[in-house]
Amino acid sequence: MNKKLSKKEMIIAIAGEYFSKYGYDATSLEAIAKVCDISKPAIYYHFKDKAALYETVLLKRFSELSKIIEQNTILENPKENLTVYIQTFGNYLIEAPCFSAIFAREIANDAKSMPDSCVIELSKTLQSLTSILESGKKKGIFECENPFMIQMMVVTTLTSYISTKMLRKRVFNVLGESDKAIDPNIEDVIENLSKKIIKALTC
Amino acid sequence: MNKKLSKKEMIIAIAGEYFSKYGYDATSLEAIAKVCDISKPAIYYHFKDKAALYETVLLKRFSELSKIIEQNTILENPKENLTVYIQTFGNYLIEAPCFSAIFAREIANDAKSMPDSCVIELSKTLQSLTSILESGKKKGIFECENPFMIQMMVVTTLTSYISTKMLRKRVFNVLGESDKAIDPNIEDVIENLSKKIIKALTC
DNA sequence: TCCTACTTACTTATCGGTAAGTAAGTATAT
DNA sequence: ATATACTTACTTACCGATAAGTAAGTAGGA
Repeated sequence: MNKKLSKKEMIIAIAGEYFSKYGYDATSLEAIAKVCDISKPAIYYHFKDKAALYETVLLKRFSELSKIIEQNTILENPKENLTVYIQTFGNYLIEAPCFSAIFAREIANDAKSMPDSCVIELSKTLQSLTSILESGKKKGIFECENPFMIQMMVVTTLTSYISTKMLRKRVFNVLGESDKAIDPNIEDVIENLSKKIIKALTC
Repeated sequence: MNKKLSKKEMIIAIAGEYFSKYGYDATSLEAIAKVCDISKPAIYYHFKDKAALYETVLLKRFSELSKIIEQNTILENPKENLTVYIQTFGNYLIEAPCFSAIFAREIANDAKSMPDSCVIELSKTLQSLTSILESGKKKGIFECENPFMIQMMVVTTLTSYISTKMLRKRVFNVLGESDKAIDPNIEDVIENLSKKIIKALTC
């Protein structure tokens, strides 16, 4: 682990946290600068504008994600491959919870702030999923499907679950249930989800 | 259909469109006022502040939703009842697309802008779902489940699908596919989703 | 006349972004 | 070895725009 990030790397890291916590609009560059212990215009030295900083933060994650998904979904067995797809996606979201929240926001916002570069990377992951589903269909294992919908089921279920810790607490409070007893950790949710998706898709 | 809404009702309707399109932060009361052909302070005559307007918009929908779900999920057969739950939820989101987008944003935002009154109504819908699942479990039809996760699967898949028309277009563009051919309408997505959920949950 | 439903004109606060300047380091010519 | 020219990585001070919200005044109906 690097004990010393460059200022630029630090801006990217802190910006990720802010965009994740508050969303694009409600994130103030002044606030990011303050945490980085620099002035706001110093951000403009490294990045053209707010949108460019956002793109840098986001593209880094989307590129990593599409790359590891492509590298991992290489199994012959479609069911196993689909499990790997969901697990890989899920584990990446756990490792990068900031990304998960930003991703969830972007989907809710019809990706209006998402630059084309990121849409291209996202499309690659959908392409990987589509290949898996088609391979399974050819082998008579999976039913004919709309890959985008399956992608949505996987991605939004996971990002939402990761992002809604407080909401779950509030809901369980209203229902008078102990949240500890009923609230599983996210690793379990991923495993549960992948089993359900496989079951739902199998002929 | 009422051909004449009161000014207050008109503010609520237009505010719903703006909150849905731009989110809470990026919605300007000035813009809402302009469309309603009144001045901005006229909004303050009817509502304490922006948050109160938002709560009014949101609570109206959440109350309606929890009410019709409670009214409709009264079947004996757990499978049929779960289908009704998903269909009712989905149809309401179709009828109120503004609400769907706001809902999606709130989930992505961990419901940080959602007032307690709305969380209570949301909890009622979760309670309905929990009853259905438990009834199915007792009858040996459904497997043991985490209702919140199932709720998330249903709600986020639908709200996201409804909200991401442009994103789908961009993704299909990147992949070089004709979006018309592959993009089903939302009614079909609801039916498809409910079948899949049933299949995934059945023992 | 007085309440309802506003309008006009304003304040305060915050944002993204820019202009201009500067300390510290580096490459190069002499 | 050192003076010169230049770059890197910032800072201070500020601008224009826009937002939420408010104080005070007013038209019109009961």
